[in-house]
Amino acid sequence: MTDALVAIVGPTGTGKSDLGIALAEHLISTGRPAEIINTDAMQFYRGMDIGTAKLPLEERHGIKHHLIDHLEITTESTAAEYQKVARPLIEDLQERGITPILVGGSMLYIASVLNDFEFPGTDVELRARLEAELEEVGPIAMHKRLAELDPVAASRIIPQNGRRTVRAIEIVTMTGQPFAAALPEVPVEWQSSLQIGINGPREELVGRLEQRVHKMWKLGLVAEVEGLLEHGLRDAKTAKRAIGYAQALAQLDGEMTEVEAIADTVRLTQKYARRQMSWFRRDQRIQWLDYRDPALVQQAIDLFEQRFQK
RNA sequence: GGCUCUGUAGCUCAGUUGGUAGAGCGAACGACUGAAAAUCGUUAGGUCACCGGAUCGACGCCGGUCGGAGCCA
Repeated sequence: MTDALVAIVGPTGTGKSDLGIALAEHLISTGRPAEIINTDAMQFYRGMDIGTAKLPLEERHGIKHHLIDHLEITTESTAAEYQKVARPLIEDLQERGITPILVGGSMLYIASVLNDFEFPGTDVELRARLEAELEEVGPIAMHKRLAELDPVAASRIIPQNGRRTVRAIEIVTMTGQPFAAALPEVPVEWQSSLQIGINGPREELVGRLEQRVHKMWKLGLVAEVEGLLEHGLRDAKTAKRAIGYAQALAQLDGEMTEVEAIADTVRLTQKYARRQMSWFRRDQRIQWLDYRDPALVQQAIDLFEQRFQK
């Protein structure tokens, strides 16, 4: 039995996976079993390897990884489903004395597990209808609808954001209850945890990410995407939108040249890293480390020891 | 050498008949409760290549200078 729980977070391309392995290895070598739980929404998918920078088996050093390669690309992944699977898994590991290390950068997925998130359910038909309406009348009109149903929720959602407006209408019509539509000032914890964030200076990260995208193309991302076509990538709702995958697909279809596809992927990756930071910065519990620091691993270990000393 | 086009925000470009400038992307910041590698918001950037002229007033007209592109020789 252990109550330790670690999450390694931060923007893409900063070495979260490697740090996860290093920390797990250290814990194991000192007699404390540890396993990794993936929190990267795209690494759930079987067959999406190069573009998601999935750690190859041999680089996992025998550390057990959960919730990686467990979905077909045609399956839609959602934070709510993830929460349902991840929480029991975490509790099960802890009961067996194994420290779970969450590794990945999907903000909402991490929060949905670590924080007190309650997803009010969904209604597939209603949702489909609302989304179709959004297409037709646009976000502003939808927002007016929401304002009639739930003025408070509407006041917290910017009218231009059709996506959030639709979900709010769905919840309000389904439950008959008002929808908060805002995150609490201070997150309520589901379980106490140590969150280690890795980041570096933006100017440097931007170049690093560009290199990484070029490398993905060299490693054969386009061929990987081509192979995924027969597994139904085109019908995949979430998987086909993955950064790099959408662009490689466009390249295969002749809608983009390779140069354009790469440039677009670089841009989106850098933008994604920015969005991740704007989410993570808000969480005061995260202890930040610099990926350039040679003592990175030791610092992470120290943080763990301070927090979960026996 | 001649002809034509061209030089506006970090980048790509819009700017009707002259009244001191806009967009997209990028940048900085932010929101985020069942697609989150998603969906959106805010803000900051411009001696309109340079010099001179006509005009009450020029990015816009005239002349010249310096760059760029193309065509002809």
